[in-house]
Amino acid sequence: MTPENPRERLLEAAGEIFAEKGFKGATVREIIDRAGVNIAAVNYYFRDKERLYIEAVKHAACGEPEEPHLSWPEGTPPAGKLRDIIRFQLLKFLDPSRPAWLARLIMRELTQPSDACAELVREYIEPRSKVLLGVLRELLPPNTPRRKLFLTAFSIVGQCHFYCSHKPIIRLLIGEDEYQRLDPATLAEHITQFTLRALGVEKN
Amino acid sequence: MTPENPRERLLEAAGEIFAEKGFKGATVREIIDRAGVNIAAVNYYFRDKERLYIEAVKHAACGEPEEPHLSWPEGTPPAGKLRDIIRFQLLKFLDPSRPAWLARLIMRELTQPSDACAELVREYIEPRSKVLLGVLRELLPPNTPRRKLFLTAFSIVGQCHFYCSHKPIIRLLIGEDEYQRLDPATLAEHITQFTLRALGVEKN
DNA sequence: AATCATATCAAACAAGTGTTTGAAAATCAA
DNA sequence: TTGATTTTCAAACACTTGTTTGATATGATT
Repeated sequence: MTPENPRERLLEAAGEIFAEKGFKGATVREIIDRAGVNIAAVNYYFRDKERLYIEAVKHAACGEPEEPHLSWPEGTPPAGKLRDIIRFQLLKFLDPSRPAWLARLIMRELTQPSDACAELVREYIEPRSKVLLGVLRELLPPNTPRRKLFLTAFSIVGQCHFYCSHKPIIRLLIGEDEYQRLDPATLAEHITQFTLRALGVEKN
Repeated sequence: MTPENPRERLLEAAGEIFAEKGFKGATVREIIDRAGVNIAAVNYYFRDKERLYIEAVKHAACGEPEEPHLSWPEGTPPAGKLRDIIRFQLLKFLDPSRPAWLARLIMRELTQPSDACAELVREYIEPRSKVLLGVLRELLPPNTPRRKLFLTAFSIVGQCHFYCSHKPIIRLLIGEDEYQRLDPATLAEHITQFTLRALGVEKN
């Protein structure tokens, strides 16, 4: 299960702990403890704590499952593409079968960027952003101004990310029981319908 | 401008620095330096760093301007109330005339809650949540299930909070120039129209 | 003026931090 | 095997952290 390679063991452990406690809150001793390696390995495989953090973020982003919808079949209705995008985003945040710290680490970097952010945006955010904007161009009337496209995209992504970034508050507000009943599929359907109606696109 | 009271000076300085760097990232020496007080004042007026943090968060929440729409005139159309709520939320996050660290500190507490969170939810979030849910009850058909009300509220608040929590990413994505042109009024109008159409409420 | 509680201060403390060291062990190539 | 290179390790280092101390100043009360 856990990799033998001490470098990768460090990346995994660092990802978990950085996600949980942030850069300052995490200590290298706790990380090397979980990874089961000597403390000097941090400076051997990475230069210092900061480099370890950056590499851990990139490792987490790479470890993300590939989008299954970078290429839809020709003729796929754009509303269906939008549904796929929304569903996939929510799955990343809420799928209980995948480690929660992956999404958490990336979300942390999005809300309080460090030096790792520039790379993350270029390699991770930009491409996904382009896909969404392309679908919106199909859904909205031609010649829709660039600004309008972005505002719409933010409305969609804002709805999705809310369930990750504000997870603890949601728990407190609706109660633990109700929270457990929030499955990704239901949420995706709600957000999709909400958005399609907002865009004036009839159900498909 | 700045209060004479060392206790309040500490609260202000702590709020700014905690908002910027988080609990672990902020050091008491930097805080007392900005406040211009002796380091022992932290333990004199508050017990320790953690208490200072909690009090700073509460102080920031109290310093928030009172909602001007806790009571609308009788007969106000619910769509107008919704517009007021959305506009006010965005103003809190984006109004350049008010210190940015207030919203930032609260947002930080919402996305990575500490011990200060429970109180914040009770005194700050819950009441505003109830107002929004009440308006949604007016807008949506009677007997709309509780869960549907919450999901709708999350869709609205998610859109608004996105501009605060993901501010740095938005800057990177659309460019600094375009970001400067995102004024709160325009955003509020976009989100309001988006939401009203999603709810199937005709313009008013 | 004398007394007392309150407030401020510089200095030090103990614990924890990231980082480095230099030697030992393991691995590989000749 | 021999020698060279890579990897691992315990120990220590230099520094920052939050916190406490004990003395001094301030201000009100008797």
